[in-house]
Amino acid sequence: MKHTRNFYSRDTKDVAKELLGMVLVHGYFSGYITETEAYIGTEDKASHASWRKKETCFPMWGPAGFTYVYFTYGMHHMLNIVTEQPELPAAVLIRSLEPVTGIDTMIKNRNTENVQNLTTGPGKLTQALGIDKSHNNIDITESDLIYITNEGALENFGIVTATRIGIDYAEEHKDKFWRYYIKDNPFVSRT
DNA sequence: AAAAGGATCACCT
DNA sequence: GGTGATCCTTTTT
Repeated sequence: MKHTRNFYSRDTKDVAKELLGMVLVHGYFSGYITETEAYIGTEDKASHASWRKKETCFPMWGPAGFTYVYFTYGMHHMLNIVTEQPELPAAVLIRSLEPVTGIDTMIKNRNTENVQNLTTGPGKLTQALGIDKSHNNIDITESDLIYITNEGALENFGIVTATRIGIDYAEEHKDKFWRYYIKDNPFVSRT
């Protein structure tokens, strides 16, 4: 079943870890979540909430269980799930998936037949699943278009804790071990 | 090693 | 209203 808002309204690192192995669904696309990162509060200089204007990253300041999709590097969308209470802006970045359904269309969207190259990176998976800014601020506890479920989820896997990627500017927060991925799963962006 | 390319922001005029 | 710098990346050299 889909997670309730209570599931997402908790400590971001716990949510990030527990989302591993869960099934992300978008239309007829679905995949196991294999890699996540936590972004927590205005003190975390890697988080948009610390340096972007509130109205630009407003979903992070709202209730948990909503998407926050943004665009960067002139070509990539990133998919985040908002966590914690509204007063605390925080989110989990979905970094990698293991494709389950809709693989034929993912191959078209990504223009590669290498299944291990379809969704193993935050920009790759949004391209493969056709996620863009129109998917910003959607309530995934209510939506039937995009949601996360534990039905058919992976079980009995190890979790590796690591530092986050691509945030060298984040000063004292750049070495936080806030990235999580499934041990021995080949569908992760980096090990 | 670096280009690709759009959105955003701080700062200027 | 314009400029320059930056970015939670990917791809190709």
